[in-house]
Amino acid sequence: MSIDRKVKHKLELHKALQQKGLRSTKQRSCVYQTIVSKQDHPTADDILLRVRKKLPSISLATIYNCLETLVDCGLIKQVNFDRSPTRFCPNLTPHAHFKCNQTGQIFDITLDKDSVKDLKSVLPKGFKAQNFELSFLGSTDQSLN
Amino acid sequence: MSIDRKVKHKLELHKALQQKGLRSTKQRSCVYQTIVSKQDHPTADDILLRVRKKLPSISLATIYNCLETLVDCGLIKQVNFDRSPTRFCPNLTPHAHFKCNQTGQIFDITLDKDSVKDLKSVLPKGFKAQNFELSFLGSTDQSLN
DNA sequence: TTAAATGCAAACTATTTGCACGTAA
DNA sequence: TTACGTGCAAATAGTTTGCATTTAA
Repeated sequence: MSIDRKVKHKLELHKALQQKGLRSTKQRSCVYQTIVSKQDHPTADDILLRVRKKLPSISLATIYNCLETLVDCGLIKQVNFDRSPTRFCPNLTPHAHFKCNQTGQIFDITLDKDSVKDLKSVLPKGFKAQNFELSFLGSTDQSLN
Repeated sequence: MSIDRKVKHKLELHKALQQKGLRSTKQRSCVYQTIVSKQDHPTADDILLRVRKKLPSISLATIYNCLETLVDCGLIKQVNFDRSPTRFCPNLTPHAHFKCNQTGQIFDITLDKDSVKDLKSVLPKGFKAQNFELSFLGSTDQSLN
């Protein structure tokens, strides 16, 4: 990732934390950088391994704390497939997820405004959705992997 | 529930088990009856409590075993919201779920064929979905509760 | 300076597993 | 009769919590 994207993320994080009255720590910063720098969908354990390359003594509890903070700040989102470990996602635009049952890989599926409207239109009168999650399980062409 | 619906479910279960070479047991039967007789979305613990009224000595492990069997037989489905306890659902038609963040209640949202087609149409070329899950979190009108 | 964050270990929750006993076929 | 299913207890996986220590502001 380019230096200026890194700086941009650092500023974004700092601003978001400040707005909530929370402190900037190297742990929070590193966890956030780790997630935005690779647009896959790592678990807490994945993130622990990656962050330890820079901060060897960070603990799993801190990873969980940082992740919770980042979610609360609206900087990342959680993704769940059944009860498998929670995954984390820096993509804040409306999107669905597709899990390939051959490789386990998770893909973001971009949703345009019309698709989102279509989705919400399945709700009968009386239901007001604040949030939705759409996920697919299936197989993908070789070329995508 | 009417007697003949009960008998119908009993036969359905027996047939499904037989097709897989599995045995009919009172535990499996009671777990299945419990789920189909009340169209809410109970957790394994909920089911344990309900089933124990008829079979006081059934164990939680057996509840889990029975549930797994019923899912494998395609008689019920699992529903997950984030990492909260898995819920079980006898509705086999294509539908979405809506969780009310005030009451915790879960509603089935029926999907017609066009909606399902719309849903799958968000997938780019190269993705073949075998399964999808659509869930909403939000609030509902008083009248629905 | 001091309240908030970290790191460690222990606790917790949902679920799974191993094994002796019971039971459907 | 016998392989499959059950019930119990112990194990496991992911996550959370309590608390002494460290650190950002």
